[in-house]
Amino acid sequence: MMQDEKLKSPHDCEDCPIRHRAVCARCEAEELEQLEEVKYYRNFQAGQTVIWSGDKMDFVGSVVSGIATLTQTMEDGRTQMVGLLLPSDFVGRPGREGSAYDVVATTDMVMCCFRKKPFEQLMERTPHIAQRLLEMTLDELDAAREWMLVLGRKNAREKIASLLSIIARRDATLHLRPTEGALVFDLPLTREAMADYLGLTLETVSRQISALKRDGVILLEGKRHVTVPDVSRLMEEAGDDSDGGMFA
Amino acid sequence: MMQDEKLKSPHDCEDCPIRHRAVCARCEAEELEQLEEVKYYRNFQAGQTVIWSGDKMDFVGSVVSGIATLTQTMEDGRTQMVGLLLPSDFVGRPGREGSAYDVVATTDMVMCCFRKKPFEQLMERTPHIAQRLLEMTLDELDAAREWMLVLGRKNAREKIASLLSIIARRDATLHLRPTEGALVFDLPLTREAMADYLGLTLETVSRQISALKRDGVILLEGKRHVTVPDVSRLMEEAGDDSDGGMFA
DNA sequence: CGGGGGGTTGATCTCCTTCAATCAACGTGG
DNA sequence: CCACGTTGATTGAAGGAGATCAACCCCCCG
Repeated sequence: MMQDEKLKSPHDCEDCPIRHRAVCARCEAEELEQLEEVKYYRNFQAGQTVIWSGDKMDFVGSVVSGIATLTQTMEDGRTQMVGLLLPSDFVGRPGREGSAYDVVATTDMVMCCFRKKPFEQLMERTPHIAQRLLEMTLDELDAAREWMLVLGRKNAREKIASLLSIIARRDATLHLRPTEGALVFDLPLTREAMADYLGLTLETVSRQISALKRDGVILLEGKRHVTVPDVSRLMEEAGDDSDGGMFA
Repeated sequence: MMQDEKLKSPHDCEDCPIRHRAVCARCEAEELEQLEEVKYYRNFQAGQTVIWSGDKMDFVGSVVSGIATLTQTMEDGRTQMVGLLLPSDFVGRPGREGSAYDVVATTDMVMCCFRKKPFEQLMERTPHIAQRLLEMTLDELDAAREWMLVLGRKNAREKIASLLSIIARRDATLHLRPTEGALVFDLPLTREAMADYLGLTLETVSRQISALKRDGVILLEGKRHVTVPDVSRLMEEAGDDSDGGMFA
């Protein structure tokens, strides 16, 4: 918890770690300057809620580092995670007042925020932002649909394997490591959060992780540190094409 | 086999039934003219496949009338519907070669197609198209996420009620009828297609529909014609907020 | 030391799948 | 016109995957 409470001194966009992937990826120097005028950084601690469902949002922004979740809740308390926000992902919806979901930081997190109104105006003037946002939204839509297949048609073991393989691959691309052979990463989610993502109970998640460990598909050190000796084996367990033809 | 006739231009855009909701909704007269130059109509019969997953797409377009489905398939044959395309919905993804899903017409259907390359170029020049497409994509993303909650956390009865309420509401808005009190509509899907949408088997779908009928939540004439005497009752059964606060 | 959050494991129950029989509507050819 | 096959739908019986309820462990921290 004892983190530097001061906001990280604002980066220059120039050497921002997500410069080439975020909503500003296509902006020219001059457009960046306009963005910088309405931009500010916010830090969140692990577990902290960024926005409550239904709340009015006065900003949008990008995840710079750390991880957040998008969650939907029914009146009786059942919850379903509908999105996992990793660095460079966009938060918020231009053209709508309130948030439709709870946004929660699951690790310490830094966000690059833009005041909403000016950002929306900026979007109308600079097509580069709108174009990039469209591209990112289409990618998110694809991801959501891929997840619909997981939720609707995969069994518990396949669901766990699917989640692990997604995290492993995104982690690998983030650190610019090859996505073949062995992979090592830390789970950014508790068992309960995984259950919320997969439409399972945390007990089932725990059992299936144990089973995958027992069968040698994964190795565990502690509860969170995962080694995948053979990625294609994991993909098979996920029910996906083993030759990993992800040409996204 | 089937002749998919390319019709010239049955409609003028002016009196197109989806003029105010489709991707062209915000276009000025002059922009419409440019669109008309790359546009053509295609008819599909019920059951006909519009595009196969992985196929190269040389067009994008809008559903003018009829209904289509987006479906994903695993190697072992399990399928999950990931989208329901109603009139005014957009088909295809600018900036990507192939289709990620099977697109199938479930009723006779008319599409307003645009040749993909010129459409993409047009998009760069006319922000009105890109803006509208962004808006529609964000709506679809919301719908996909709502569906993730259905797939992940609702039981069979709630799933059926959710599907019926979605179809009922979209049908009502399409015909500009009030979405309160009683609603009457025809199911555009077979029991099997509903099962594919809901992540269930067709037997479970059949049983739950019978149960909802037995309990007076819906009335059936034949297999397809549905009357919902009390929409808020249906919403309750779906596990949704009964006061239907859909302020979308 | 106690307490609490996160995790694992066991026993039981239940909702949905699976397998299978039956039915109604429809078209087709003898 | 009727036997036949086909397609979509309903219903029943049996079995299983995952939920539920509950005990217990581990580790960190005040």
